[in-house]
Amino acid sequence: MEQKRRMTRDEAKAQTRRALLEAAADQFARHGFNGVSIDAVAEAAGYTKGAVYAHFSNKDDLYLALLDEHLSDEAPGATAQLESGAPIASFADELEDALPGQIESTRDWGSLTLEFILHSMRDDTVRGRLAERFVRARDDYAASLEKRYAANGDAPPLEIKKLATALMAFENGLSMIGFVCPEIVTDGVYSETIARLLDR
Amino acid sequence: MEQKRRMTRDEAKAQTRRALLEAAADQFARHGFNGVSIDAVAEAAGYTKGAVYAHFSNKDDLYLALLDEHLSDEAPGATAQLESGAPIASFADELEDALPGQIESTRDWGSLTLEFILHSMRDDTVRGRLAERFVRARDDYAASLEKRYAANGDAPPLEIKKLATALMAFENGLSMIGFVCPEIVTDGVYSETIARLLDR
DNA sequence: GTCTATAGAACGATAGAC
DNA sequence: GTCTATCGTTCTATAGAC
Repeated sequence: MEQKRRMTRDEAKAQTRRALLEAAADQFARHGFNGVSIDAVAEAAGYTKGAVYAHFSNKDDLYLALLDEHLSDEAPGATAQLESGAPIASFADELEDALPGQIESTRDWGSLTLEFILHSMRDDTVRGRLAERFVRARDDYAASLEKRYAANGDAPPLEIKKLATALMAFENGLSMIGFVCPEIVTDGVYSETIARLLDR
Repeated sequence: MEQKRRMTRDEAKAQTRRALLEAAADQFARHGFNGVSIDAVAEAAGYTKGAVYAHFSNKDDLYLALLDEHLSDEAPGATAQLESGAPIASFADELEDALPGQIESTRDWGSLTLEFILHSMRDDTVRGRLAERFVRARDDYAASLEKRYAANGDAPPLEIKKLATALMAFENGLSMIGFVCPEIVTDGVYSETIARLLDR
């Protein structure tokens, strides 16, 4: 039988990073950004504070790493939908059609997002780093939209980056409203608005 | 000279309430909802806790009273704009054209709003009370829109309440994005999107 | 004299320091 | 793990309007 090889340093490092990210995702979802200490994340992952600070420069950095993963996990899905010609979802994924379980998970992520936005508004350094992600998300979104319009052979109704910004605003705003007051987010608000914004 | 008359009970009561609300608005804007104690509000108004609890049943109630004022101060403006046929603004007032000072004040209100939404998500009683305000704001918005379409003699492109919800979502989402990342909220995003949503 | 707005003490919960 | 500080809320006493 193949000898169980020791992990290389890089493998071990990557595995630790992964464990820390997963623990952080879980802890943040459970208790929010402010409700979690670095110690709690480290302990949940089976490490200590030292491990966290070896991989991330601070708590903000840890959250931003999660956001980066979230954005890149999600972009392919949105792009696929776009290329199929269906309405797009972004970080407020499929509000309408989501199953309760999915709603709960986007709810956790959504409230974490809100909390971090609030946090960023009180610290310019963090706000700048978050703003970079917003710009990138907007540009990715715009690129996907552009592909779709090109494929369909028609022109976007607004300048493509404005359209992407508007969609992000609407989606985020609608999910925020939905958290507080689901009863006004009735069937079709999402899809009909998106359709109206996107279709020629 | 007219003898300085003692205030009647009702006058004094109304004045106290007003002073408390103004102090609360100021303190909340400065330090956020969680950053302010009832004592601090009372002291800033020149009273003590007892006065606060004589007028408001608790801290949430104090914030909700401010929100109610904010919503009713703003509704007439939005309605007037609607009736003039111009694009509408709501609590994300005139993102495009606002002077820096105005931006700063909506920024304070925006972060307070975000904080209270987050707060409400952890307490169903509060969330319900906030949800009532959302429904009322949506309904007021819908009524204004309906008036405008009736006056112009044309039909809304979506069911009127869906349209109102979509506009609220977009406006709030855009102001949120603008707080973090003003550079992607370029000139015209607001007005062109609103126009596209509203116009036949 | 009665009623009530307000002051201020008291209480229970929670978070942070050490 | 204990101690302390702080905060939201409740309770009671009182001064002044009616």
